[in-house]
Amino acid sequence: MGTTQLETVPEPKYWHLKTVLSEALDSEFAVGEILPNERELAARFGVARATLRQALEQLELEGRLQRRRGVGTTVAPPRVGLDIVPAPQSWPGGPGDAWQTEGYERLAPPAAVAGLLAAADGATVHAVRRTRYTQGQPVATEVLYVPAGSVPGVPADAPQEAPALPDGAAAARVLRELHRLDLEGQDRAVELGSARAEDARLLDRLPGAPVLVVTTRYFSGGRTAAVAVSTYRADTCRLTFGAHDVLPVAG
Amino acid sequence: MGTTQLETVPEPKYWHLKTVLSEALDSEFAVGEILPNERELAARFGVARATLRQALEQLELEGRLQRRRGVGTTVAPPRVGLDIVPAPQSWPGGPGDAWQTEGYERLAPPAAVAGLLAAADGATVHAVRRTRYTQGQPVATEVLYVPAGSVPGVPADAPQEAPALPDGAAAARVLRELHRLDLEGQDRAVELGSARAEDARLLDRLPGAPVLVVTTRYFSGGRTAAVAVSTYRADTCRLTFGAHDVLPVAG
DNA sequence: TAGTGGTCTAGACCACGCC
DNA sequence: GCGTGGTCTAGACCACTAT
Repeated sequence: MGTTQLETVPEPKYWHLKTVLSEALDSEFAVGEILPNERELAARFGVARATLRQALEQLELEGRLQRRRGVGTTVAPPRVGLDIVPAPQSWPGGPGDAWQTEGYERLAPPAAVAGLLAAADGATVHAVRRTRYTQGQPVATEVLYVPAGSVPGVPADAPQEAPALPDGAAAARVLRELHRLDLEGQDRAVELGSARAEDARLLDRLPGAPVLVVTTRYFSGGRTAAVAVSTYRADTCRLTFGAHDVLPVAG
Repeated sequence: MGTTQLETVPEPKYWHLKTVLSEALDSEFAVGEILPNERELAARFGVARATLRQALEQLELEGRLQRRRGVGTTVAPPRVGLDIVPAPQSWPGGPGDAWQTEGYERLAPPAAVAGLLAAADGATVHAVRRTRYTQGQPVATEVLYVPAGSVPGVPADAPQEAPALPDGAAAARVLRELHRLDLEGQDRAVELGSARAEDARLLDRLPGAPVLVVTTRYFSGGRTAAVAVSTYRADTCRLTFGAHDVLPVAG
């Protein structure tokens, strides 16, 4: 029963370090506090800096630490819970939507999205870029892909001489036209990804930072009328589905 | 407009490597194929092994590669989509449930779970361990925490002399008693974590491997009647919510 | 300019799976 | 035993932030 046996298989140093640091964070540090720098910590624990960094990386992945180049390593606040389902069935940009429109483009969607939209190769779609903020900090970016066929009311690829609409207006128009459609259902998938350069910049992270990618399909008229790909910071966010809000998250 | 400018800021080598490898995976390798070993690849690209490994780590995180000590690095199949919501509202172990019961224990829940259950410090709960398999492979492990008060029909902490039920029977009994309760609602949260030693072993991964942690709260009688903490392999899994199954995932 | 975390190197040895 | 990926070291230099 008692698991107090001696280590039969020695655990890696970085794993042990992580445990020790984790306990220290619980007992000796306050949220926002700056830890000693990496060289100092490595020396204090008698390990190489690379080994220490392996432990810090894990803790950052778990949302316990935040590291910023040129500044230092700080103790992270608990992850924020972000509701992914504002209303049972609703188009993006509807009531209760936490997103802010930030850009518009017309482009050929990435292959994975093209597959979901059953779009022809090379066909372009409306792409609305949005960002989600919490407490003034950007926590997620999103690209909403809408095939031209879903929103015939929006000027399509105008012949080059007619520059259609300014971007802000085009984005608003796409969302407005979407809301006219009958939303028959939607679909979500969550997976782990790493931030592409642009997303990383918007989220104030380095490229490759771990992110939770939420792919939402919106169905209307028997087809996929739109696809949203949302990229959440994995270190600081907890995604909630149908939060019931009975109890505060303690412990 | 055109973003074809020269690199003003050179990207890190490992980032570039990752891109190159990613493209090679798309075009030159089949799923399951074994890549050249790390020393060979590092030499081929003219970088240190550690740098190459940084690139491989990213690709593994994204589910593109699978690395196994003593074996090699293989090209991973696309992630499997696992439905998290078998039925709109249902207790664990109900119809359509993909989990297999594997163990039972009576224990004091971890602090975070105790908070969700509003359990007194030191109070023990029923803990049912379950595993989810797909194509014969374990993809997730779960611990279902049920306070004794939620299932009065299950023998509680018997005085030491009466060893209550064998584990398998106890687990089944907990689930059966749960199903008698009126399920008033449920709640889910998804976040990134790293596999604890035991979960890692069950999932055939190394400790610290990235996992998606799904926390489900089950409400009954105005309180949280049970909490399930499910740990999915982040490298191989895509979690789906209310899959609509209109289109195959192409591209 | 000083100090931080981020990248990179060239080694070494270890734990594991397979033959 | 041999080859694989996993861990670890002791350095170096770079990019960024704050002062």
